Formats: sequence, structure tokens, C-alpha cells
Amino acid sequence: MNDISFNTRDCGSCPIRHRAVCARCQPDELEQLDAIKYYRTFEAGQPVIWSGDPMEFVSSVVSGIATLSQTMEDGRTQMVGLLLPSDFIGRPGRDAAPFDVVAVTDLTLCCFRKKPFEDMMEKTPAIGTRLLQMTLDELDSAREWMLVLGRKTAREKIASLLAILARRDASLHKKPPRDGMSFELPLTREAMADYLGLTLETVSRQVSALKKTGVVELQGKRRVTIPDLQALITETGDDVDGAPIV
Amino acid sequence: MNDISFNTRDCGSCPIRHRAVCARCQPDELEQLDAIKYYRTFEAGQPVIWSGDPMEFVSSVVSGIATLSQTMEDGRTQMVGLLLPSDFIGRPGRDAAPFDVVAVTDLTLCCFRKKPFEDMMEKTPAIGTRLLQMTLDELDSAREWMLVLGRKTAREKIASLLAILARRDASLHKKPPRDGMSFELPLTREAMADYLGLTLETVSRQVSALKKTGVVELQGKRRVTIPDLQALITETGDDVDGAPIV
DNA sequence: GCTCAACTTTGATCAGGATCAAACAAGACA
DNA sequence: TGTCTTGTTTGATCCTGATCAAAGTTGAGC
Repeated sequence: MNDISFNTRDCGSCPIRHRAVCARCQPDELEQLDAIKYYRTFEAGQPVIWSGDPMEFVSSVVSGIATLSQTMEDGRTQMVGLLLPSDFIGRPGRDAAPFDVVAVTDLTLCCFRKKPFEDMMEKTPAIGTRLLQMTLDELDSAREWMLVLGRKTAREKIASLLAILARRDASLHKKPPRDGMSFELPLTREAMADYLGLTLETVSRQVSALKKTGVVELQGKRRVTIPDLQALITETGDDVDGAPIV
Repeated sequence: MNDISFNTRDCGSCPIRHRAVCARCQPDELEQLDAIKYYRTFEAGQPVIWSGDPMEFVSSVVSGIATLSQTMEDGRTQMVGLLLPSDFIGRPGRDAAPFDVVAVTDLTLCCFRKKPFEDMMEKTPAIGTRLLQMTLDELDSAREWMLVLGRKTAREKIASLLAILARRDASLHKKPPRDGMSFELPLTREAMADYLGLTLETVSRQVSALKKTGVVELQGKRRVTIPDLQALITETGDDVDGAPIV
């Protein structure tokens, strides 16, 4: 009862899902879960919710990728989060979404209506505790990203993004990252630029530059191979043993 | 019992303090509190804790100001948080501090030993709930700051910082911000630069520029008057009715 | 008062990344 | 097959903010 799992790293493809929860919950709680849980799917490019909209559910990513971003009146946009499978979306206790959420690939969310979810949180404090841990992790990641945005060069920014994507891709497949690993870039050059506070041209140039130096290899425009992880990490400018930015 | 307050906005100068808690807690909880609570003071400039250090307490700011920051090997530093009175420091459930914490003015913290605090959280779920809310707020602030770091011009960055400081100074004195308000700049130009991802020279120039345009007035180098709040907000580049960044 | 240190301002120059512009690549579809 | 669309690369030029350098300001301590 005190280690209910919220995400796929712990319990399967859907956080708080029927099976994962029922293994540890009372039958009556299980009933309630069925009543308040549902799936939603979005096509690549579709908005999930706009900043300021009332948000009647909390959810987590089952499959696909979504971004969290803000846009200024003149169109400048900054991505503030990348939501991969097992990530949580939503704010128990809040009514309005603070940022835009957009599906960048086809996306499936496992949603819980907010009010019943909050009731469940109240009855099962372990959920709140787990949510606090996840939120603290996200906060640390956000703060680490502030260093990237505020102080790193374009080249270091690209290397940092690739390092994160490599790390998360590895953890998604439950393998440690290793030399020679390769993964699909889920983001367009423009989306990468929005994440890094750059223009898409600069992203393109710096990716090419890293390729020319042999730090990364490209198969087509979207598949990346990292021949030497250490070399990539050196390019990020971080400490060798630096804290992984999720 | 379900709205225990953590900070001065709600209950006085010390979050979770004796008086604030005892008004709503059982006597036996109170006993325990006395045993696990203590104050620490730091002089301006002193470090509170370094990134990676084991952290045996959680705490919150009673008076003074501290910064949360990261430094790269070559000395580039990025401030990732500004801790004002009532802000919480620490991570229940974590052992190592993720960032450097430094007192920028004389500082008093109200500390709780971590283990007993975690026990208390377990016995009193309202504390965890409150902590989750506070952490969600911090996460939103961090993400809003990412827009500042990633997409704003130097001038907009300075305006954004001044707007935040004005807002927080007002809320500290429990007044709404108003035209003509003035407040003390708690940060050196260098610290402002570290917060904004700029150099101190650029900060100095842009502050002067805002002064020349009449957006702010300066009494000495550290006291700022905002004759027209709306004008300042316009300079930030944010929506007029934009979500306040803390 | 003077001296010293810490902080701030101002100036001159440089460079990294933005901007503007055009060509290229690859898939979707008729 | 050709056309269209979307995404990417590459080139030329510009500009914001960094860098290097020096002078100005303020307050503490004597």
C-alpha cells in the first residue's frame, strides 16, 4: 500500500493502471479506478491543452511524446518540458493549465478525472508522496535546464540535448546507455531550437558541426548514433560525473 | 488539521513554527516539534550548503535572502532560484543537496532534522499536500524563468527580474504592488547577471537604459522605484495579464 | 580627513548566434 | 512521373551581448 507505482519504470505501460494498482489496492478502490480512468489519443501535432484552459483531468503519458511550452505575444516560444512515456501531466489542486501541451508524435494518455483523483490522493497518502517525489525530480530537471539555457554555448546546448535524449531513450528500453547506441530524434530542428533557446538554423549548423567532428553520426536526418558517450558528455561542458539531467 | 501552514504568508514569521503548528496540532506532535526544530543563522556571503553535500535538515527562510545556483567547471554560474522569507529549502526523501545554497544577505533559517520531519509528514498528510503545492508552484516558476533565459532580450530580462522583485517585495509586506512603490535590490549586478544569464556589464548598461527611459528610478545603486508598473510589465515582453512569475 | 576594497559604470572592440535568403531533400499524393 | 509540402542545410550579413579595459562611486576602517 505504500509503494504504489505511477509509471512504467515501475509497473508496465500505463501509470496507475488497473493492473499495477490493483496488485496493491483494496478491491473497493479498484472499482473506483475503473470509474474515473480513461484513455485519450492525439495525433502528431495536435494540441492537448492550451495554457490557461481549465484542466479537468490529470494524466500520464502511455506512449508517444508531448511538449510543454510557452509562447510570447510576438511568437517567440520556449519549450519548458519534454514529456516522455511515464511522465505525469497535471496539477492536483489546480484548475488551469499553466503551459501549452502539444503532441509531437502520436500520443496516448492515461487520464484520471481530477476530482476523483484528488479524493483518491486523500485516501491513499502514498500517491501524494509519490507525486511529490516526481515533482521534486521535475523541479531539479527544470533547474538543471536553466543552466543550459542561461550559460551554455550553442554547441554545448545541442550536446546536452542529445545526451538527455540518449539517456532517456536508454532508460525507456531499460538498458544503460552505451557507446554505439542509437536512437530516433523525436524533435524537428525547430522544436530542438525551441527547447534550447536557439534558432533552427543554428541547431542545424551545430548538429552538422558535431557530425563533422565525429561526436555523433547521423542515419538520415533523424536517427542519431553516439559512437563515444564520453566524448558527447565532454561536449556538454558538464562535469564528467555530473548529475544526469533526467 | 488539514490546512497546516508552512509559511509566513499564512501564519507569521516562521513556517511550521511552534505557534503556527500548535494552533492546529495535537499536543504530542507539539512535543516532538520542539525536539526537532532549531534555528540557524548565516552571514551575508556565507554558503549554506554545497551541491552534493549530504543534507541532514529541511528548512525554510525566516529572514534574509539566499540563492540557489550551479557552477560549471570553468566558472560559469547560473542562479536557479532566489529564496526569500517563507521559501522552503530541502528535499524530503533525498540525501544530497542538488544545488549550491548561499546567503546573499544575513540569513535565518528555521530547520527541522530530516528524519523526524519525514516521520511527521507521514503522520500528518496535510504537510505533504502543502509541500506538493509549494513544489508545484516552484516548478511553474522555474519553467516561467526558462522563457526569460531562453528567449528574452537583455532589456526584457532586467525588466522581468525587477517585476518579480517588486511583486515579491510587495507580497512580503502584504500589500498589492502599486505605482510609485520602491524596494531594495537585494542582489549585486553580478548576482543579477548570474540569475539572468548575462554579464554584469550588460546588467549595468540595461539598468541604466531603463532608468534613462524613465521606466525605473534609482535612489543610490540599490533602491529602485517603479513609477509606472504597467510600463515595467510592458518592458518584460509578457502578456499584460500574463501569469505572475511567483 | 585618507585609504582601501568592493561594487558599479562606461567605453571600445569582438564574436556568437540571429536574421534574411535561397537551395536542397524526401515523402505524400495526384 | 511531376508537383507540392514540410523539413533541412547552407550562405551572407547584421546585431546583441560578451569581452577587455579603465575609470568612477561608495562605504568601512583608521
